[in-house]
Amino acid sequence: MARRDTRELILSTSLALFNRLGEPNVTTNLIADEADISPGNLYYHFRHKQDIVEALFTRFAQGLTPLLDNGDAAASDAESLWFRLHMIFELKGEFRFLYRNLADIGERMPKVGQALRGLMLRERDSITGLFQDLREHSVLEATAGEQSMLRDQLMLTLTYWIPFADLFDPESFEDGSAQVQAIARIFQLTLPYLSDPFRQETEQLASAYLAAVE
Amino acid sequence: MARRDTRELILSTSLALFNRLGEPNVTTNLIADEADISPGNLYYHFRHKQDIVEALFTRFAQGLTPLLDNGDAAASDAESLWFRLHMIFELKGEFRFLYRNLADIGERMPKVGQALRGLMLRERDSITGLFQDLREHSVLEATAGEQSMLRDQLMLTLTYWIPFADLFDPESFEDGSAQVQAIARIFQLTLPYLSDPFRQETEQLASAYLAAVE
DNA sequence: GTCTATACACGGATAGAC
DNA sequence: GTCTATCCGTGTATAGAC
Repeated sequence: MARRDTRELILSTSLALFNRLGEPNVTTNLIADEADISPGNLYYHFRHKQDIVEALFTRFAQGLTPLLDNGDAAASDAESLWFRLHMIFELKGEFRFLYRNLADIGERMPKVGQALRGLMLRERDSITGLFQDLREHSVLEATAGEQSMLRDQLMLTLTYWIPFADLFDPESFEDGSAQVQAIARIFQLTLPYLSDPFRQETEQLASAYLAAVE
Repeated sequence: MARRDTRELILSTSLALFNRLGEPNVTTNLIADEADISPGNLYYHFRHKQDIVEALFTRFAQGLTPLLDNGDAAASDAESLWFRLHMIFELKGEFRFLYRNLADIGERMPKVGQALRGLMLRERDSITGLFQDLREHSVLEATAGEQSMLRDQLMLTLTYWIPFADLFDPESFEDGSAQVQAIARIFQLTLPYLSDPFRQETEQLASAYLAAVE
């Protein structure tokens, strides 16, 4: 098998196992076994187990970063915001092992930990910027206190909705219902602070999607 | 040293280390070392490392269970609700290692995992009951959809606020500021759905406590 | 590039003296 | 009850043949 193919095979096998069993519970032997290659071969492609995690993390980060860009007028369109959130949660579902063991992965691999915290801070900034944009368009009406509460709750949902859903219903990621619920929750959360033409559009969007998965 | 004393010493040492480093990163040798006893002695008191975790979990569960009881008219008093939430978060902060590795601890020790999920479901029920109570007292005005959104957000906060805060500011548990912030967020979250005499009481309570820690 | 065999380290756990 | 010494299993990682 060509070099890139095996490397790719190792990565995809690892990702699947990490997501299913949790990264700390997946041994290099298991990965090799599942990928139908020898442990030695695995270590030919990745000198350390951590290298596999880092490679996967890099992909995740590269996928997420552009999604954190608020763009220009994207803010004032509920549908496109929904779409962007959908991409974000899709990606996070795909790499959910990272969120299952945030603290421990971050501690064992300082590089990844720092990058992860960096990503989270950028998410935070993105939310702050979005709020400001929405306020300038008179779409959002919230005091500073309300905004920081909303921001925190959004961060909590963006970070932990996936492990939370995983805890009770690991299946819900395959059909995407966990992701949709997360987004609907986020939209519902902001409803009381939206002004009225936009508010109704958002409300309908949220209940339509929610109805589809329940 | 008397039997109970050493046992107690092991438990308190373990708890401190688990909270600081994460349970998976704490070896029995480290516990023994930190407690100034021999590994053999540790294993005289606890035949398995898991027994230590289970003993600690039992304490946590016994502390939490009574706090999930809504009582009678406790609902309609913001101050006493605040107090109860404070007890809950205090306890959760004390045993925060459990929440840092929810999934993995639950998987490695099925008993604990099941009990933990059971506790979470009881929390959920408690919230549902509280909402109903508040609605009957005309304090809460929320549709079914809004209630389930609020319930989910509350659960998310109750479960993950602590590991979230731990990620960025591990110090914030000693002075209790992380806990206070969590409660303030919960109160702020429900504000738009409270009717007016109660609403203002809640708002003032939240901003007063928030001001104290920021 | 891939394999088999194995070294090495570490953590959980036990044996047996005191 | 407590100690020291040690076993054993497991997981990461390497050596060297093909």
